[in-house]
Amino acid sequence: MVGAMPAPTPHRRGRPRSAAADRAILDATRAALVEVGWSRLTMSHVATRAGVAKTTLYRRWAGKSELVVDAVAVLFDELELPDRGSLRADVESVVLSFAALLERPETKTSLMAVIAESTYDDALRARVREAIVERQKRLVLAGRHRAQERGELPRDTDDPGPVVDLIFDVIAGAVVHRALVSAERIGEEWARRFTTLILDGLAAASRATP
Amino acid sequence: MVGAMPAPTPHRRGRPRSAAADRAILDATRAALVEVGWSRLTMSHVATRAGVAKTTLYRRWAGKSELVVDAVAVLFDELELPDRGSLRADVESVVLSFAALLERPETKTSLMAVIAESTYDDALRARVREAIVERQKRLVLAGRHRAQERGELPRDTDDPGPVVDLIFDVIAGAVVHRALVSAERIGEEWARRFTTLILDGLAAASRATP
Amino acid sequence: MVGAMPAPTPHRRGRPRSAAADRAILDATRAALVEVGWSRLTMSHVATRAGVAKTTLYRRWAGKSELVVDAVAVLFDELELPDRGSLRADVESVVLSFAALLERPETKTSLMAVIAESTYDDALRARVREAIVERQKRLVLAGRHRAQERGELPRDTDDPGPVVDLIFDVIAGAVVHRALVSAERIGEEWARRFTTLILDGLAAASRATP
Amino acid sequence: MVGAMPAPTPHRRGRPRSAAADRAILDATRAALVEVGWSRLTMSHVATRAGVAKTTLYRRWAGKSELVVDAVAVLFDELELPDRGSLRADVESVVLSFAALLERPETKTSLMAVIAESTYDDALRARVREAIVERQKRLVLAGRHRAQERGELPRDTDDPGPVVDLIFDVIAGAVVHRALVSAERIGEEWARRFTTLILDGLAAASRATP
DNA sequence: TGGTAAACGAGACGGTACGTCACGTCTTAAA
DNA sequence: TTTAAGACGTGACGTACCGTCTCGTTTACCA
Repeated sequence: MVGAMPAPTPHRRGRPRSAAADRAILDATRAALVEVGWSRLTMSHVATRAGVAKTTLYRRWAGKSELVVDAVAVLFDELELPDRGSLRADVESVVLSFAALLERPETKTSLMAVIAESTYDDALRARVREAIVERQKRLVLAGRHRAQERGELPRDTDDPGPVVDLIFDVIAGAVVHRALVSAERIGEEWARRFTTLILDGLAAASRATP
Repeated sequence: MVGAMPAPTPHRRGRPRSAAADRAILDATRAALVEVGWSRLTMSHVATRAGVAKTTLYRRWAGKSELVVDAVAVLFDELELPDRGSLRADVESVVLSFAALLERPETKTSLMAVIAESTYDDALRARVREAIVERQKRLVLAGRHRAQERGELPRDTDDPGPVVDLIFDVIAGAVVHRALVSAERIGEEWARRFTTLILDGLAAASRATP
Repeated sequence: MVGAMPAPTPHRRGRPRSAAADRAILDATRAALVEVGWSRLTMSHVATRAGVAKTTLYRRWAGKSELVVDAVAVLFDELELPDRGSLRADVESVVLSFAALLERPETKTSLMAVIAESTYDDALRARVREAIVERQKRLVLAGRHRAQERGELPRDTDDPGPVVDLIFDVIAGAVVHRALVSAERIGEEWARRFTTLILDGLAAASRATP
Repeated sequence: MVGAMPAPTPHRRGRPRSAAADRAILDATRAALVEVGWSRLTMSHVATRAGVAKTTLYRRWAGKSELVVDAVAVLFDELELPDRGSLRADVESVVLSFAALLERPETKTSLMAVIAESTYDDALRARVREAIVERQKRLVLAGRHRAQERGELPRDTDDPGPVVDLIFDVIAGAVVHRALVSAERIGEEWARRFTTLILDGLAAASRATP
């Protein structure tokens, strides 16, 4: 962290950009998502609500998708993996907190939307991956590392990348699908049964390659 | 059973709706999705391409989302579960054909979009569930039944509903997430490792509750 | 008049046109003009109100303008010139009854409209002249003839056509302009002053060319 | 009287409206009226022709009627009453120039149309009166004043308002009726006979009330 | 008296224009 | 140079009528 100042204020001349405006805009974006949802959200709406001119929005973000990605990314960063004492408890915990996040109106309405947009927009896909998707793999990595410390999982013998990616897609995919596609509540019962399924699968894999 | 004809041409008065128009519209919708993607797709565009008036579209569908749901639903109905001889082979097969479907431009660009819309539109959500989501559970049911016939899975002792739902969310979720969110190819290698994971999980569950 | 039967039922074969439908359509047109005015009047509206299909309208009239001309023409035919005993009284009477006709909502809203349409549509102009304008000259002719009988006006020495046309344009024009352009009520006071003006003008002309 | 400046650039904030756009729109409206007439004139057509967006039209005018009123009003303002030396010559002159105006395609096709619309639209009626009708009374007033200066007419003894209104309706009405309803040319012969009629009528009135 | 031909109601059809909305850019004056 | 304000060109929206067409049905006449 030493000396890692991200941008030493390049600021050449003229009036500097308002940091307060940035905050107001992102707050307004989340509030508007809650109220009207993704498809009825407009840039003008956000600007008015933030007390800011449309020009100010477009000076910072290329469009609605980019703005919303940034606005909801911070919510995903709030996900944590407190130590519950066992791998099973850790997984159940992260499943439930991820589900809770997806049930918030801001994320429910916008996550699928920006992913949909990103299928035809490479720059946006990169932004979504960097700001939202890729960062959540840290949770899988942390859980795995903690389980290895406890002896619940064997140490890595070869590259853990593929396994981490697989587990990530399975957990995130199942939770997203249940919450947004099947549109059913994710309760403790479901989390327990889901966790059992994948931990049993992982355990079998460990035995198979001792 | 006489007289149980499903729809004995209710057609009472006036000029009947053109079935050719229906077909032309759905074809044009899929073609337009391939060419311009969901977000640049417009009703006018579809109407022109189908050689049909805009009013004819709106007489049949309430909007772009509803139209696209119907247009892509038939693609999902083409998914099948041919008997590959074992549960493992059946699962790998359905994973790969589902992945292939999601990589088609028509579906890639629109599936997430209509699901996103459906989070704020109850009627649309119902339509998506009925036309797309719920119908694919038949694949899970068929695979399960066939495996039970082969003796690979125990006969149901209690209500199989929750298990089927879980397996469905896990398989569909993982494939969708890998294909559309992580945006990585789903090859035979991934399908094999994924299948191993969940079959091992299921096997362990079977042993636990004999 | 002998043998001048206009159309001895040409009717070759098939179902004859319904005379009741004609009446219902014209009644519905006038009623709709009263309620919604010319510009909001639609053919569908008239058809529905008359309990008739749109095809039945278009089989008889080419469009809204033609229909409305026929619908209001009969109102103009109701104008009469009862003998009030003097030319002055006759003129005042016709001015007031013409004004009353123009203040009815059916005519107020549609007369100017069909005339406006007719400026770019020769067939319509001919129809308007035949069905509405030209027929009202009979009032001028009748008043003039009666005044000559009474000795209030000299007998014609040369072609009365130009004078009749002039008087017709002056009377009809002034009343229409006051009623529809200036949009002011035409009361007895105005009728008296207007009548004085043109009768004095006519009287002077008579003296000048004895 | 200080500070009574009529409009001290109220312009407070934001980009000001383009005066060039206003001019282009009104010019395009008149040109389109000449080419396609009132009923085929569309807002899109005008916008395209003026090189302007439809929204820009609607930001300034509520609809086609309002736009056309403003577009043709300036043509009426071009009417003048040059001093021809006598009341008779002045009246003949204004009759002929008014007739010439009504024979221009822009006015012929649209004047009746906007008056027709105005019979069911109070705001439009007010606009027509203010922008077109009422302003032309200045011609009657000017002619009357000039005739009084010459001694051709007696000075006003009582309120001239009713007389001016009457003369205005008679002159404007007769010319409009001849030009647009009877649809006949207004030549010098007609103008002379018409002028004789009303001047004789006025002269008789003057003698009657010395 | 049974055929047949036109008129009928209903309503879907291909069009055209509507008036609105949101986009992303631009032009102002003020900070 | 950034800001708030708001006008601008663009283009899609969903609606309303237009006038035509295709149905199945009704009503007269004529053979």
